[in-house]
Amino acid sequence: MDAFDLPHRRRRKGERPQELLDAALSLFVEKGFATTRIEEVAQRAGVSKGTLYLYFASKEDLLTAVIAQHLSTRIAESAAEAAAFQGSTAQLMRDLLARWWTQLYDSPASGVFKLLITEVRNFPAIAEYYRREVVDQAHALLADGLRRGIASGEFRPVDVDSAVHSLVLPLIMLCLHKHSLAACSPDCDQIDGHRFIRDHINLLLDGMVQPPLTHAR
Amino acid sequence: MDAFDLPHRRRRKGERPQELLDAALSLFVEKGFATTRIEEVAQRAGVSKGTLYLYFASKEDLLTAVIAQHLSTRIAESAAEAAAFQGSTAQLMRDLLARWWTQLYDSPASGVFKLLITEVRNFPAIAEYYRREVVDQAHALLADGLRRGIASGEFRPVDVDSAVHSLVLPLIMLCLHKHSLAACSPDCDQIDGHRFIRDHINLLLDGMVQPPLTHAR
Amino acid sequence: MDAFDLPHRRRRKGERPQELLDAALSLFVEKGFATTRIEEVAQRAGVSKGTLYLYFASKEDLLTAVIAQHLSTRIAESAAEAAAFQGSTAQLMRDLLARWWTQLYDSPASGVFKLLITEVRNFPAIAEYYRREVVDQAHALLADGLRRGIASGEFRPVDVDSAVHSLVLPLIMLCLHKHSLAACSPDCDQIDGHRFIRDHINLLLDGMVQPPLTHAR
Amino acid sequence: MDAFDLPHRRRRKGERPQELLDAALSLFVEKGFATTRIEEVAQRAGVSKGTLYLYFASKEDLLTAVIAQHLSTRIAESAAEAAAFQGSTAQLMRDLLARWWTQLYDSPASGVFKLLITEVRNFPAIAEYYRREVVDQAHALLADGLRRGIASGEFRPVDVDSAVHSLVLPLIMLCLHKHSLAACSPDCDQIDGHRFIRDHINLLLDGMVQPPLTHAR
DNA sequence: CATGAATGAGACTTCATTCAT
DNA sequence: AATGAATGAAGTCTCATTCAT
Repeated sequence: MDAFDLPHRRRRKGERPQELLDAALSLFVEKGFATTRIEEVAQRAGVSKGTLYLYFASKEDLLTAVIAQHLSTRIAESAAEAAAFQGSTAQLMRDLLARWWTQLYDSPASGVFKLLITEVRNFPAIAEYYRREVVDQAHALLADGLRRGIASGEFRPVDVDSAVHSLVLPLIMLCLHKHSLAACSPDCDQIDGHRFIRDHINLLLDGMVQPPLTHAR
Repeated sequence: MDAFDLPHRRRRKGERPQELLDAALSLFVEKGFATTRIEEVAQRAGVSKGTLYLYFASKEDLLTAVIAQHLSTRIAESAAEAAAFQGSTAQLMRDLLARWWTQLYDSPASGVFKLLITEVRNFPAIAEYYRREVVDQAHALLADGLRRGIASGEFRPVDVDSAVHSLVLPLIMLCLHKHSLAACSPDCDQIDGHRFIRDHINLLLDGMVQPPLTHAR
Repeated sequence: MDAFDLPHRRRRKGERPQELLDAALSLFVEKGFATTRIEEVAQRAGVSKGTLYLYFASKEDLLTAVIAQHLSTRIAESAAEAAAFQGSTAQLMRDLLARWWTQLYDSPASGVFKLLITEVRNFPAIAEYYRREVVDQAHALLADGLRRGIASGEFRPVDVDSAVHSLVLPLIMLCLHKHSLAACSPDCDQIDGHRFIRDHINLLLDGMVQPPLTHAR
Repeated sequence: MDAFDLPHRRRRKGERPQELLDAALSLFVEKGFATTRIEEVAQRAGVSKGTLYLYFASKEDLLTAVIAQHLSTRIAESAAEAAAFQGSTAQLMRDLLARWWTQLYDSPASGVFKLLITEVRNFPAIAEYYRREVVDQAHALLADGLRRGIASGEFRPVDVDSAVHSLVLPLIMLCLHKHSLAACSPDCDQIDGHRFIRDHINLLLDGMVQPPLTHAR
């Protein structure tokens, strides 16, 4: 019907918000929240300035929506993974972490970390939500895994909280890197994301497994 | 020599410029570059708006100077450490890394990472300088250490580049955390910086040392 | 005949236009013309924004129609009263004025004066119509009455034009008050409209009738 | 010194606010508050848009300041008049009212009534101030005068509150007229302000003095 | 007839920068 | 050297108006 995209005035109430959120995420991550003009967001979403205000009450509201969307999504996924996590062993953690972070790293959602780091102090409401719904939950999930591994003798005894951070912070940092330094000179990016995710998880977990019994002899 | 080909960094010998740089760093880290008003910087430094322009040609120039100052400083220190690094062993790496990052974490300079992450895409000149003078040098330094450890049999063979990232990225992330989420609700900060620096370095290095001969017995 | 050469006032026969005019009058009087949004008018009339444009070509057209309607109405009534006015005496003026202004004061039409005062300079077309069709006619009507009273010796000789203003301006001002200051804190309104209308007319006319006792000797 | 007004960047912190207030009053009265652009006010005051914001925090703040200034002024004058009012008789009221309203009518301050009528519902804070500081005080002043006149037998007994309104409302209305209908077609203005002020006051007061001849007998 | 999504001109406000003092 | 009044470009948000459905 509209094989030719002649109509300037399309009606697509349903899809608009998502298009705007996507445009906003990419621009906010790219240029920063304050530096991005509302009109740029609208333009990238293929609508006019005014249309954006049909769906979001203000620029700040748009930011909040962008973050909330991805945080909620991740939370949902996290919950799903949590279920699957039940049978956990070192190998299981390896697989799940690698898969989860690889997906995240490849998706635009990876930019949310940059947004969070950058804007959290200007919008404290976001901070609390993020901490409660994401940080704490994810931390608990991983800490449980490690504790189980230690209890079963698979892992050597380490400080669980610190180990969780050692495990996760570099992966977050990888996402930040992708949208900051790596984005500046894509030709000479020094980190291969996929490889690092795998190597890092292996390095950490291998480093924690007990010197295998074979050596004990 | 001159920080990323920017003219006149520190134009005057008095203390004014340094006070302005300090004020700028803290405010830029706190509120973001775009959101910080020139007048706020001047105010926090105890001078008037006009005075700032006596020392810095523009807001962007001020940002560049702030970053350049701390990067140069760190580089200088890094070089010094490099010299001492000569006799390196796992224990030496442990000590040097812990001391270096603890100092950095405790100083306002820790905020520069946030600035870098946030602004690097808007000011590509900074990116190149940072990569060349800081990232590459530091990476080389640590990679050399690891390689030496592996060569001597002290460390098991790992992917050196990835391991360097596993070692350093969480420490950078810790600095970012200090100036973002942790700064929002200081009362309930879940990461003890000093402890994590120690634990992390130990976890990583312990995880890389060869199954010690002690077990072989 | 056509209200100040504006096209299409009341374009449809249905009740929609009247509902829109009523909504517009109350909102324009309440919030001012510029501050009232077309959508509010539509909403109060129970239709959508687009529908309003089916009946009125523009916001300005709506304003003009609102004013024209009430001016025309009043004019028609004025004409009717004029006829009845024939047998005029002081008592007749008293009765007619009191009845006429009481009715007006009680109706939403009282707000038109506020609209007129407020908007007349922005829409000069209205000014001319108002002066010609309302001000001049009403003035002539009352001036005639007074002149007749003076001629018959019932009133003492006064400046007729000024007296007409002394008679009418406070009543207009009463209407303005109702829709401005009185509308702000309804609980402590210091003017009782009905009583003032009566008192004022009596004060004025009593003050103009010849000191009867002197004649009474 | 600046016989030639060459300097574009003049420094006149002292005079700016008053120039802006004057420009604002005339424009607000002329076009209405909502319809007046901040830039127009600045322009008429001979400065740029930004300068206005050096002295007034917002457009609304400017409006409030405009009204407050004239209300305060009037209050001060009212107080002064009040003192002189002490020896009051009908003749004294005549003189004082005529002088006071003539001055007001001739000055730009006469426009404040239009502003008040128009904007009071949008800015309720103004309403209370106006009622308390102006309406009530002025009413009390005049009511006292009338009561004294009635008590001394000079005036016939009338409803004092209504009489005050009969006395004052037309004078306010005259000011409104000056800035609404009369401003539209200055060539054919049907009210001579000065004459009406005099005639009106005389008509009212003459109408209230006791039929002198009855006493004369 | 009626709707309401879409538009974009226009208004308020901020703030980096200049410059007379 | 230092100040801070002044500027005006630029950004956010509003709302009258249009038009496809």
